[in-house]
Amino acid sequence: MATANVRDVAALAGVSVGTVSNVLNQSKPVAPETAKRVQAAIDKLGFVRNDAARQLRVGQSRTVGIMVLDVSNPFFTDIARGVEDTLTDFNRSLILGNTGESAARELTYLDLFEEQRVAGLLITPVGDVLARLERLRERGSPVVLVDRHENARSFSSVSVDDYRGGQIAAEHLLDTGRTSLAFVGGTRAIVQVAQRAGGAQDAARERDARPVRVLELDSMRAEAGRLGVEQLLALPKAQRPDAVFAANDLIALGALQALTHAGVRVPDDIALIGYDDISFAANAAIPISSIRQPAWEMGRTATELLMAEIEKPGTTDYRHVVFQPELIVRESTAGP
Amino acid sequence: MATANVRDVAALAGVSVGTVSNVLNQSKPVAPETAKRVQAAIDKLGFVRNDAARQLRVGQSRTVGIMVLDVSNPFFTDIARGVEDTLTDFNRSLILGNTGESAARELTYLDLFEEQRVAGLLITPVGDVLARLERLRERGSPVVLVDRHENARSFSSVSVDDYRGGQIAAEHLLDTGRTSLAFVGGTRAIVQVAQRAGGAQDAARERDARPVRVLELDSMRAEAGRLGVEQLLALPKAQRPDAVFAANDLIALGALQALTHAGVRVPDDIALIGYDDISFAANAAIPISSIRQPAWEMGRTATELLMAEIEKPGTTDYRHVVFQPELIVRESTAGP
DNA sequence: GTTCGTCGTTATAACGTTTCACCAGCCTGT
DNA sequence: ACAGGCTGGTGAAACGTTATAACGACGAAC
Repeated sequence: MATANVRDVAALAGVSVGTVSNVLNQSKPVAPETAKRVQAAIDKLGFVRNDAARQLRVGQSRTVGIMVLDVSNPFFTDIARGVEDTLTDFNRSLILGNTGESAARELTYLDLFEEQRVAGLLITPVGDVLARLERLRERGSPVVLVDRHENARSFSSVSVDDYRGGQIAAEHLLDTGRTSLAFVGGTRAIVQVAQRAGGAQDAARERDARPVRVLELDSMRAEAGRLGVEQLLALPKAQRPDAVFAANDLIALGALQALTHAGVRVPDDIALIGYDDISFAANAAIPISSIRQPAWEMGRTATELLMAEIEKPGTTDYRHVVFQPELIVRESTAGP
Repeated sequence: MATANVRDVAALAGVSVGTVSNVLNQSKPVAPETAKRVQAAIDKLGFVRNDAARQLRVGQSRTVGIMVLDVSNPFFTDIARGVEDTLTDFNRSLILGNTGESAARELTYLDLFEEQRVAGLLITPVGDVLARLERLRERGSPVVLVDRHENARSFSSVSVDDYRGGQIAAEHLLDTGRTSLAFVGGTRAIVQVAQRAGGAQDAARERDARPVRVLELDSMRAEAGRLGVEQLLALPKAQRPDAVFAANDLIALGALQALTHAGVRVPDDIALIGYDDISFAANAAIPISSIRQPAWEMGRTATELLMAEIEKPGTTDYRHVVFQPELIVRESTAGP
């Protein structure tokens, strides 16, 4: 049973295909009486528009692509949810690609998105793909960068002030009476990590506190937190910090585990703060303080920037929205 | 700058469009010499196939749809990763929809997928959509059910033996010396929950242990765990259980938090076991024992079943793969 | 020396929409 | 009465691909 097409609908309703299309897209006014007839025919035949044909004609898809670094990190899925929610407001849909931090996968997805002529693309680039993104834009798919703005003034972007986030975290720890801070995070090669660490270090310096000890690890996942804490606990007592600032919440969770395992009390012996404010931080055995990044709102704003470019192509007025991080205080940083 | 199409490529390479298509799809042999010329033209023009046109002609898309219940639950994203990984082996791509347990969203996505003529669909249905799925299949998009097999013998499916999972959990708790079990979970209306609870109850009965106290809550998230534990701790001491079996790991995490907050030691005073074995269970302050569901493998198998139907349409030989759950022992259920 | 196959290639017909230029009425104001 | 403007509708062209029937050239087989 070949599925019904507009022609069948038109025939049954006794109108032309053009009219059916007008009913479908409300592109031109159509008499309520005929509209009703057409609708009846559609229902009767179970007609469903063939999107490929539509797309071919129109030259562009109604779906937007998003490429995230790691779907198993709730921070990114929260962003994606913001995007998805916003997109449904615009009556468009989302196709999600997970790069898993792999430049190869990223290229594969770019190929796919280009073949699909996606209406637009949201991306946190991992490889060196700026040229590729320019091409995509030239061909009618605008691009907005998420959480990466360095050297990319030629694209709109949303990001968070990571330096400020680092400051806030360190200030909070110092405010609550801690004196010796450690930063546990992934490699400084990641801009975000470097910024957060830098903010914390400067804050400590400004308060004439002891310098922040920075532990660089090569992962942004829980094991990094475990490893980091083990290193800290191996230090001579005098050098042991009384507060740990984790580069993200996954690391903080790992840190909490290692501390608990070692019998170190949180927050009594050591305070702990994370970054991102994922739900698992709030739901940890000891609720973990965190620097909240407005993930959902970032997704929404990125989508709005993108839609603006989609609906008014050719603009070169690229906007860069920088969100401010927010301190969320929980039990893990209660005063000593 | 209109993007190049096959005609442009053909012109530049001095061949016909048919030949270009053959080069693109290797559908017919083409002389290596000409193939090289065509490839050169493609590269020079930066030609990228328009997938909409291809799809229109061929009648079917190269992408597969998946609808998951809750992207913020790692169990489902793990399944999705299994699907994605497998699909790239088949050189196809994935479009992911998040229903968030909402029947309305589910319908929206079904419309979308139908318009897109997706090659196939993986779904954990939330609403009553079996008829809709039949129609999708009739129109050329096979459907495989994930983690839902009840009353749906007319679709292939993958699922896990939840009853057995419940048994295993309860037996493990009893084996390690616990005598009074409580089950904390979402509503029994969810088949999985009812099965897991049933398995646990039967296991206790078989061992002549005290009957399992079942706490039904209306959520499958962390707050349910907190609430459940609060209810348990409010009981007179004699009735207080010495082991908690949570319907999933999110609930277990909430439970661990409530227990910690109340100063109840895990596992010394109360043992705790979850379900799904998400990474956050392993990374909790007290590593939480869990019943592992092979999420990635489920995704892979579901995809393979789907691909089989896609590549050989018209078969009515529906298969039902049932995975066995596996006990993962961690600190939270060490003997008292 | 004709016939038959095979290989590589070509031209052309779909696929199902949307858009666009046109048209038939019909009302309205002068 | 007639130009002009709405309103609701028509029909055909175009979007870029793949599939298919047909074809020329060249050997092999008889």
